Amino acid sequence: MATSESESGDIRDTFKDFLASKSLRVTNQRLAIFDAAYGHSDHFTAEDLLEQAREIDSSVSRATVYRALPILTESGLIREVDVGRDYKFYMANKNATTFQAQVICLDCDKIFEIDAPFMEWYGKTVAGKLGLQVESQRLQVSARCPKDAQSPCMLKGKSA
Amino acid sequence: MATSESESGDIRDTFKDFLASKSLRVTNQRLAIFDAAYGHSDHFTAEDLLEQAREIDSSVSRATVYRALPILTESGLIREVDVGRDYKFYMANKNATTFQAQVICLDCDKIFEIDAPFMEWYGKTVAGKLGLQVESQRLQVSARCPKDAQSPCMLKGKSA
DNA sequence: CTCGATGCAAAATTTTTGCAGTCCC
DNA sequence: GGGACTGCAAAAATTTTGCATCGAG
Repeated sequence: MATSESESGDIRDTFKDFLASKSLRVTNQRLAIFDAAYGHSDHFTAEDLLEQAREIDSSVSRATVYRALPILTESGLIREVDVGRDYKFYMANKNATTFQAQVICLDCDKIFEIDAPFMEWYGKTVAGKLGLQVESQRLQVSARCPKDAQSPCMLKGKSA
Repeated sequence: MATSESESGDIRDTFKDFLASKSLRVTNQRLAIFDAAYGHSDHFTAEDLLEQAREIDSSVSRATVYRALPILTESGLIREVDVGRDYKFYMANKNATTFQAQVICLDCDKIFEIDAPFMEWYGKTVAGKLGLQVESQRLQVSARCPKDAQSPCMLKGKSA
């Protein structure tokens, strides 16, 4: 149904395989939600996802989106990004190789993902000292555009 | 009303001074909420705070707690700790000198604050590279107790 | 055919807000 | 005494859940 089947076809198969491996059923709604998630190149909310999934399959309900999100997260195909707002953000895990930190601009209200590969090392170091096993890490920097700058938030996917 | 007036009396005055400086009124409810916050040595939720504040002044309402929390946070006397659960945690800022990271144990469901002074340097460095002004930072590590350890979560206020 | 999955709507949960009365300054 | 503050309860807003029905395997 999508414009280009081949673009994300193999990743879609990965999702199907994951569902099969967990004895979960491959339904049209789950595929629509998956396609909607991978149609986004940025962060999105559960409500965003519902809206986009409904454009693919109008029968998708809010409950199904909320029930699909943990599955997609557990599969590693999407990532949960909680920056402390009322609602959570999600994003497709298209090229997730290194640890990502979030820079949240309080002026632009946007969230930028930046590579922070050193965090991997840091997490292991701290974990080793405390005798704990790291499960996950979050590094978030809230910042403001310089008021005198001509173009706010000129940062993109830069690495730190 | 408290057991030891002298223990936190001076900090209480700091709170009163802050209220005065902002042209906010010093009410019994606000003082009760403040005392309740500083009676805790650990993290607490808004609901916890309401309960404890009511033991000091039974007239304190939930709405007033929620209205006081931003004031206390802005004053720097308490700190907001959002670890991605439904509700937020807070804690009295008794000895806040360096940056604090949170280690959340997924087994014990507890939150530990550890000093992470290097983060201050890191934040400034990244901010400088991107031309942004850092407002605040969050570093959170989710971890698990080693299953074969005899006593889980033996970490305390250790420094990293 | 069987049981997991879905949609709908109501519930749950945390936080916010409108309003009339209260009390600090 | 005036206006900020408060309590109460209803409202908001996001996420969860119960139940009858639907459909994947």
